[in-house]
Amino acid sequence: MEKIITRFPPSPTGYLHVGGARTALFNWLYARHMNGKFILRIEDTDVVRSTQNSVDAILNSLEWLGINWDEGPYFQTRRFHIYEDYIQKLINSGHAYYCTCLPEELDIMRKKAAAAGEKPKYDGTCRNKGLARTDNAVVRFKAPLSGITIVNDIIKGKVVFQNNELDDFIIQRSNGTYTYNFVVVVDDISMKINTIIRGDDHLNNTPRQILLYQALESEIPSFAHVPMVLGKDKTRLSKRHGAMSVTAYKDMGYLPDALLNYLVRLGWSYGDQEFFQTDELIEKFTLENIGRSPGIFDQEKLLSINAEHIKRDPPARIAKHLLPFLKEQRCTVEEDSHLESVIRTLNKRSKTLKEMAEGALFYFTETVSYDEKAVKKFLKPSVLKPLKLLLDRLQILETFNEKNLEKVFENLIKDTEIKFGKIAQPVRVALTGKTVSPGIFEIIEVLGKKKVVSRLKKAIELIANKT
RNA sequence: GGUCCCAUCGUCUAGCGGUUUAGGAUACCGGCCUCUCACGCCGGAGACACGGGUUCGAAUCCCGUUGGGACUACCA
Repeated sequence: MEKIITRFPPSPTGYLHVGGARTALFNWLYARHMNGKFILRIEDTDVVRSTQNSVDAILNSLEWLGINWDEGPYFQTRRFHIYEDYIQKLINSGHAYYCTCLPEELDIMRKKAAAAGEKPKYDGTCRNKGLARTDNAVVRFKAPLSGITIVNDIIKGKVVFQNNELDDFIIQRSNGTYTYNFVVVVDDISMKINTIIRGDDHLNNTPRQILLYQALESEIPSFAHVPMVLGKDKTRLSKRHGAMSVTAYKDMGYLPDALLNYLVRLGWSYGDQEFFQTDELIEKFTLENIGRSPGIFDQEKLLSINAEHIKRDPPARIAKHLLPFLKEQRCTVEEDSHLESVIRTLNKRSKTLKEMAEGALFYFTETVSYDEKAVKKFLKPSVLKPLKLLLDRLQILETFNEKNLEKVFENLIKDTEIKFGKIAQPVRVALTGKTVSPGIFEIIEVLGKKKVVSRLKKAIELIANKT
């Protein structure tokens, strides 16, 4: 069987957004699943809107997501010599011609057609003039006037277009650059792309591209037009819908695997399964299971799948992604700070890494910052005695593990006749400064004897000074 | 306007003519668990857009209506 070759061709006119990321993901997964090749190509023929910043942002986002490419990135602006060859081929074979109609004339032409209730197509003024190349001429593709063009789409099925709906579209601009429909075909031909997976907003472009393939006597690739991702208002995704760039989710504390997991399930399914690790996706991803209707981007569901990944992924992997967020909180994490143990106490109560970093803060700070209300409510004189007793007993305890700690508290409760609930909260406030934290035994164990003892002492002092 | 695509709980979806009182996930509501917050567990409410066919039988096939989306550039 022929080796599958897919590609992702972003235009560098902004950051990589989640919709684009999904398209990249589908192409990447399919190539990996089929043991094929995945190519990255930057479509920067719109020199006005393309920027280097965007290129960098897109590359960084893909890397962060773990979507790696086998070839590229190719840049279309560096391939103009190839396009020129193909233009000449089309002109020589009579499939393209020079046109000297001005933009203003075209504008009037279109408005007139619209007013008359007709299609705003190019009227073919220069189609048969046999014009030679001149400075401000554009090159147009000579499209057939009748007949049909069929797109055999893997997802949509057979889609039939009447050729008379199409017009002689421009393939080379008057400034010498080339237009999308042309370069995309030339690139896909020359890069031997045989499977094109893209948003179904391109379905209407496909007959034009197929016509180009035919004029160039090239084999037509397989097309799979995936339904688009829409915003909450069911319109095309844009900034209006809030955070849409991949980096935004990175910064909010999402795991790349979680974003991938969410994105793939938006339009693709594998029975009732919701949770996937990325290597599992590669194994299970096929084009047949892509749905036909558009999906709405749902932040709530993404958040919950992120929480699921934080819960289930190995702490070591979480640690790698958590570190930047801890630094952001300005806390110094030493090599021996048992980060993985810290994570184990927080992974069930964090939906994002940012949340986790905030929750982990107390483990690392030198001095506990007390929440005023918490102190007022729980560090009262009445707990002074049990707190002191606890301190004494912890100081002589050899190993801090859950079993030993449980015993210490059991005895403490027996001896002081105080309820567990009555002592747990004061201890929590003493150790973390807050009323909310992981379980008491967990934090004592992970904090370690030294920190626990000093924090208990400090709390005891605080209460003593108040009275 | 024209062309094309799409239509199952609020959202993501399973379903590919009978096994369905339409399943799961998420969000929401109630309960249990409990040292706080979470997690977890149990339960509840919630959908086949509408109308015609085809068929012994339709969420599933066909047609129409309605609704939504995309495209219609010397953007990609």
